[in-house]
Amino acid sequence: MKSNEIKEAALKYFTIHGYEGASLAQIAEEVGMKKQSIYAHFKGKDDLFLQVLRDAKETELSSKLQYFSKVDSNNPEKDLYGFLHLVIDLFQKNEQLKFWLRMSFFPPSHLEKVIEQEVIDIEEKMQAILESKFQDWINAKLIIGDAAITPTFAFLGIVDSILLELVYGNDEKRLQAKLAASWTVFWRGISHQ
Amino acid sequence: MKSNEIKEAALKYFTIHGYEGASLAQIAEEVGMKKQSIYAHFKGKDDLFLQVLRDAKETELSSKLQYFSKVDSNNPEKDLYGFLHLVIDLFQKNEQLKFWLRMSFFPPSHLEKVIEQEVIDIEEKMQAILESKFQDWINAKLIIGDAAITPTFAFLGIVDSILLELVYGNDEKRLQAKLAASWTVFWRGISHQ
DNA sequence: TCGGATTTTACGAACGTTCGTCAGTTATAT
DNA sequence: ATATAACTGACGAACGTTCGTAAAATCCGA
Repeated sequence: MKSNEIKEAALKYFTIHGYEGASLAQIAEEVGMKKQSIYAHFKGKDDLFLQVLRDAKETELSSKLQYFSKVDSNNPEKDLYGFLHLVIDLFQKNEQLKFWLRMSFFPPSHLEKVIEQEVIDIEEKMQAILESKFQDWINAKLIIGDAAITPTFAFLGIVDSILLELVYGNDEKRLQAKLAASWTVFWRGISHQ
Repeated sequence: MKSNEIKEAALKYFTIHGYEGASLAQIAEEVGMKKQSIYAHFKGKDDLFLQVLRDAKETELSSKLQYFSKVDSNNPEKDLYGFLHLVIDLFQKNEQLKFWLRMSFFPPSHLEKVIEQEVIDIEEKMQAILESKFQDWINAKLIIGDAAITPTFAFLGIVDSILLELVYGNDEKRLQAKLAASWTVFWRGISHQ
């Protein structure tokens, strides 16, 4: 399907150059066609962009949800640390998460509202599932008896910081070091000693 | 000075729309002039951008260095938590940090190398000063006896996650909650209990 | 299975606009 | 009078988009 090739190329250039910096001519050339031909598959630049955005959102959301659904979870240390590695894997093996990250934080301003809605949607779902997991672990006395929201937010913060390191992404050593450090301190901060 | 007005407007639009999305016409209009007049003050778009970038870098670096220089530091809890608030203040009361953040992570690609150099410069300086502070606190047994790099990276991670929350920035309540949560867990993770 | 009709895809040409930039000229201020 | 600053005008290039058209693929009744 040619539409998918176009979306792949679009994903690549939107990620590298942002919405305004990516041109349809560039995207079309990557697929081996002229920019006018894109209009046989998409209504315009916005339409192409939003389709790429929704694909990326779905990939991210389903990957994360799937991880937590197949984890049977009497081992928070393994589950949480594994999740961090999942995020790193997702980021490194497919462009979509990087694209998603860039657009969540610096959306093209004329699409700000639409994008914000999608971002909030993912965010709430992830927060809800994490909070419920933490509540279970707290009840089982596997971690410290905070309000569940505390480890949830702290953990989401670590995910964010890892993502930023990935975006910045020139130094695998540094990434591993930051991950190890954040995890060490975090785990010590929520577990019984 | 008109140059400064131009830089202020440029900062604003570069921050909102990115390098490619911000136009000289827009910037000039904000100052009440025609875009050609900008060339009486700057060599071109790149020159304007780089001057704004270096101003932003200097503001950020000097603010942070100044904070740690005037802290006499036998109270890591106060110093570190205060630093997080400094970052939040800096971010909220002046555009430069938001601009800096956007450009560190998603630079215009033809200026990627130049910008990366500036980013690394700041990063190394902050890491060095933090690491030395943490070493002092470890030696004074005010915090756990990790390798100093561990709390350093963990703390830098918290700074990053707070910055992301600020960029996303629609919800002051949520920001405060994330800050409180990250701080609680972090402090418990590096202090003796 | 065939052949004509219909839809899908790609293209050249061109549209109007905006982009950053440069040259030459006028106004302002020292 | 000299220098600085802002202007008008124009440049080539790129932008997203539209149109008409030609090829390619798909469909469908005979």
